[in-house]
Amino acid sequence: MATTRPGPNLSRIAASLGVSVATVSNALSGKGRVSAELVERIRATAAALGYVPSQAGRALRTGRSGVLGLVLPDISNPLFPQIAQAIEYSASVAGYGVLIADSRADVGMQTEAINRLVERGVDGMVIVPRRGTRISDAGCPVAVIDTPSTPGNTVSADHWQGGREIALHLGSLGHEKILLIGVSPSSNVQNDRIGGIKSALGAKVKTEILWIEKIEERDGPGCLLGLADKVRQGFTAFAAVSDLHALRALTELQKAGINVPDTVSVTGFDDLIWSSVVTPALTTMRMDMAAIADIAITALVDVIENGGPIERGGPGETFADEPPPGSRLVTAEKSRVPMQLIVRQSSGPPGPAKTNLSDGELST
Amino acid sequence: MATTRPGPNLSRIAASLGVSVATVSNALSGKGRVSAELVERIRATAAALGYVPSQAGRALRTGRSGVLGLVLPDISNPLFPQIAQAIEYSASVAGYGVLIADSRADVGMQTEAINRLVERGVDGMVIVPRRGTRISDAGCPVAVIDTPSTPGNTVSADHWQGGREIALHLGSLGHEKILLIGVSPSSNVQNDRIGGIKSALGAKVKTEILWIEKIEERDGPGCLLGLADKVRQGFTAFAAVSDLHALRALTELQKAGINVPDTVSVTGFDDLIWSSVVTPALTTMRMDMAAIADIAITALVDVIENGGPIERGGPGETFADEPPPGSRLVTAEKSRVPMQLIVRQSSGPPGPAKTNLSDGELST
DNA sequence: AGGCATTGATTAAACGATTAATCAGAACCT
DNA sequence: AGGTTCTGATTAATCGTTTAATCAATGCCT
Repeated sequence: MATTRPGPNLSRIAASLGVSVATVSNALSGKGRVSAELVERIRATAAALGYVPSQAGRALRTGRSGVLGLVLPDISNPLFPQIAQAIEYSASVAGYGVLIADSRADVGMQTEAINRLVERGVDGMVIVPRRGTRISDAGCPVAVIDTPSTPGNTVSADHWQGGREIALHLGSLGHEKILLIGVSPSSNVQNDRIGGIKSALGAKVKTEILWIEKIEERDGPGCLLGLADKVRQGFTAFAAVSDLHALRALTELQKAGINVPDTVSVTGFDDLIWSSVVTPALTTMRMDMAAIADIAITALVDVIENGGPIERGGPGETFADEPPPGSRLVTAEKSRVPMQLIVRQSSGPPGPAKTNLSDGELST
Repeated sequence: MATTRPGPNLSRIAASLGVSVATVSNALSGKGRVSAELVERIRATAAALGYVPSQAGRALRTGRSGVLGLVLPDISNPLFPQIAQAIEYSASVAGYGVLIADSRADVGMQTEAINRLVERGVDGMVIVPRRGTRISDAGCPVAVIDTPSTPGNTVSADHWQGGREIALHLGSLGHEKILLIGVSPSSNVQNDRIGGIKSALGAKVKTEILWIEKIEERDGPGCLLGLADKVRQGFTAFAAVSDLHALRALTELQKAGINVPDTVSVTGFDDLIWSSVVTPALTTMRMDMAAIADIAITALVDVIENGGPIERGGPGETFADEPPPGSRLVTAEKSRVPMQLIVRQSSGPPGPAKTNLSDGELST
């Protein structure tokens, strides 16, 4: 049973060159004092032997694993691919790996998932909290991606501003009765988006909020939202807080024979995968996940490697009880990243017919 | 600079009880010979001190990191949440963590992503290959989730059977002219699904394949697929190889004023997140990702921990050059997992009107 | 009673990398 | 020439865990 890794280690390189392990280590890390010529020879043989440093050995000695955790309590969230991709990329640029943890939308398992990560020795973690939950002590530095209005948030998209932009867009098109579609008022993200929308609409614009959660409680999951009725009531625009619900609205309206965007407009949020391929393509707000991930990872890594932006007093400062990097909520300078309006085909000026949509509604 | 982890280690427990580290290790792992009473005391103090074993120390000694890699070359794939969730769950049940790697749909970066995982010391990896790529030597045990018809596949959904079931469903509804919608013939998964569909249709049923890739080459990404024309040509059903394309077809048809399912039917694959909430809800084939993940992880872990199902000769067998666990393509006993038909509202008997769909097409 | 197996613990050696401390030799200065 | 500094390398300790080898003590058998 050969449990040892096959690859060569530092001592093999050292032996093959007749030098000490320490010298090899220094040469490869560029830290100690090694002659340029020897560095070159060591580099060469390391490459020739196919040397891969053992993370285990390094981690044991340095106390750092080089791995970050990514906690997504609601992994079925269709945003996940975007988030995971961006976080993984930023982390790998910073030299870190990403361990995923899922709590299957169960609030109780969130703590368990976090513990699993801690037991695996992550140096820090990025948490996208399930709506309404607060992050308890994790035992390592933590970056939170939620909303700017949530206390403890590290960085996130500026959902409020995103809401404003959508509202401005719909307002400028001339909509005066807009239905806002959300799932649950317990979500900070949704509240911010809706708040932003409301704040940017002129006084004469009427809005109403439809909470999907409430309707599904009555009619079951996947039920109709009764949007045709809303059209009869004079609503000309449907602004959903996510492309998933925008899609739901779009198809429900289409099925009812209501033309989008000729008669009513539909907008979403997040520019999810399908938004650009449905007909009509969805007008939506896109988050700059790459920037968000970059800020989160940078701040997190800074805390891990430098202790973070703690009060840097003048020289002579006492480091008496500098808190160990256990459980610090990381903060970033720039905590809100603007969202970008993507105008596609699902939004346009309000249609003429507001009542009687029985026939001739379609324009091909 | 306190680089040491804060938590207590084995020696702290040992010291606090006046026993040796080895005894503590044995007690906690249940391997050596320790009296039941002492085991209990050690367990208790370990818990009291909040002991968390150091993965680094363990990994260094045992040569195993307890971490698996998950490579998804096309991370933007909307299936990702399902896959990641299932793999993470099975892995964590088996006592492993999951490190993600993304190659951003770039074929060249697939190797790089794999290397990153190997450098991080994963014990094995699960790869969902980008369509058409073969997995080169990875330097550790590898489980591949692709299609049963791909050489080297470890386990996957039975896409062919899935195709057959969809075909049987549409056939039994009475459809006789079906348009098959795929992206690219270079995908094994898509080919299997389409092959399955064709194989189960009666001789009198006509089919035609529409490759989205080809159309988009001409008209640009997100363009219309010209499905209204197809309806005029007499097609009454549209079977897409993924819910993403089914959705694209559905909305395009609806926008054109064609009623689904009254006039034509639309079916998809994979039961993606939106399938149950659009109107009409999509009829689709669901993969049993939990079972697939479980089989893949079980096989992978078996190879890692036991050397896998290699030829177990009688006793006296020489283990002269037993191959180290470097780069073994894992195989599983059960390599194809049946897909399940989910009948919703997007499929029904073919509508009466096959020509002239100018007016009165809608039935609310 | 003496020899032997069993139990319950300890000792000590790894695993692979990092790094502070040390050291030999060369160069430099007065 | 003698002392100091600098360079380029080595020595050795350390991180925390696992595990083979060892050992003392006890119980059992003939």
